[in-house]
Amino acid sequence: MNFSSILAQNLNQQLKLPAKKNILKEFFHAAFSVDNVVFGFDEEDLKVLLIYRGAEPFKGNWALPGDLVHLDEDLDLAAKRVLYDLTGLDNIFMQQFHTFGKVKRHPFGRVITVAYYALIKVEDYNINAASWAKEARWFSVNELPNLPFDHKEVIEYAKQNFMEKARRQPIGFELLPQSFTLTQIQHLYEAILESKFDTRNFRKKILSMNLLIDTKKTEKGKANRPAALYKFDLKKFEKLQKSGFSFDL
Amino acid sequence: MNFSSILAQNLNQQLKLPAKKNILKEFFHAAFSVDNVVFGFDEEDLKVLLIYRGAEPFKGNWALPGDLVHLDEDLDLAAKRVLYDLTGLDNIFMQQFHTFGKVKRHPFGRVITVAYYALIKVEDYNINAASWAKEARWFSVNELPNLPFDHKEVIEYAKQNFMEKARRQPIGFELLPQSFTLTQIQHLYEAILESKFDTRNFRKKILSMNLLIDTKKTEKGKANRPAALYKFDLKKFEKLQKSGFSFDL
DNA sequence: GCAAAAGTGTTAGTCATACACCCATGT
DNA sequence: ACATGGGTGTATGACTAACACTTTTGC
Repeated sequence: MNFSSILAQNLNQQLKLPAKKNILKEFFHAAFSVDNVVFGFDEEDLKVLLIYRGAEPFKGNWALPGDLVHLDEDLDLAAKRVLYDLTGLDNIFMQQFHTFGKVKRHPFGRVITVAYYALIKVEDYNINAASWAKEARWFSVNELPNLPFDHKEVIEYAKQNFMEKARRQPIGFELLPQSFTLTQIQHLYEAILESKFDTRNFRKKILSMNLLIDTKKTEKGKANRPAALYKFDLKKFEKLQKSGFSFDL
Repeated sequence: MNFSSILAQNLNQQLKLPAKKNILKEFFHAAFSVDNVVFGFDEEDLKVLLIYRGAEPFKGNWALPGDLVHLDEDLDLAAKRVLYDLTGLDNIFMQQFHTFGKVKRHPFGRVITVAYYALIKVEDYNINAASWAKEARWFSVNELPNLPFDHKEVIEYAKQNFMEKARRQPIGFELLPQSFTLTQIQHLYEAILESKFDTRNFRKKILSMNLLIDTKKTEKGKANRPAALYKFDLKKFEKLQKSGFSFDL
């Protein structure tokens, strides 16, 4: 006996009204999916991870890594599971940000999709397309291919949401390698917030958070003065977060 | 022929894979609902509107006004429709804030719920419980009855979300009557943000937004100095919002 | 005239902004 | 030696936070 028939039985046991059949017929024929917007950064541009679809609908299109959610699967876990199935990315924290629910957004029937985003350090993970994803690749957020469903809107929404968070919390560090230069952070924030900052003021502000640890190491191999490498003090940040904490760029 | 069978037929036409039956069986047996957290304010306390359920499940309990969404109904419109059906509140702007999707949150089967909140001026609307809602009443957010489903969590989440927005945008004015005193705003913000403000500094800040219009009228009938009445300059606020705008309490 | 809430200014400290040059390295 | 990006300090104005008394009304 599968899960949906257990559910139906459950419903029959509980509902002693004549309405019971109607409720089953009228409402319990929808599905829902999760879609994941994974952001990365590569010194230049903010990137989004897309997969090449090897299954209907929209087979042969680049799209967000997303899929239908099983009936016996918690929503938040489904987001992680789907991302892992399609890209091999494991144990990524996914932040839910919006649910898209237009009637005709999915050609197979009524499917609403719950959208999540994540930030990853590109160098830390190997991406391996699997399951029905034929390929997975980073695309610059500003140079996206045509996307199926409402995925363009989803990415736009994710970007907006991420910008707002990043402006108030030093959240962008999750996109940088373990150790990084101040110039890298500045470029990252300039990419996220789509603006330019004064170098001196930016450095003062970033350092005044007291959340960066000087690794005492320097970058090598460049034809210029080597930059100091810092790392992010995650533990301190988590402590501060609990006690309420603010930060504005 | 009803909507779900049209969908199923549609699916059969498009999917020429042997997987088609599995997809229908495996996934298209969920439902989804909307739940609305309507905030109000009454000089003292932040309030939430609850209905008394006259239908299963959880018949005889106070709960958020929420219901299942029809298969042929846009999500955002469903939120408005459900609120109207249950409480008579018409044409209220509902802001989506989170989707709750634990497997066992609904006793009838797999139902995820998309939660919305709204802010209303209590004096401007008549609330009339209708449909399967037997009654509708304001409850102080800090004195809620026991709630079914995950509605306690939903309200907590809404409150948090609303607090964050209110801290950065003069959004709370939507809870006050058309004209109001500075003291009322202060009490409102103190209720929302659960803190106390210095009267002089608060007034300076609120007035420095230049979004209040002095009506040149005063409160009457109180045994103390009458307070000046202001109204909110919505048009100016909307203009400012477009050009990016910030405000912090 | 008294109770009750409305209303009002100043000061000190902190923070944001604007701005231009020298430094360390590789080639 | 030169090209390249890294790194630094100061002055000005704006904003924040702390604080106590007078005003106006109803009774």
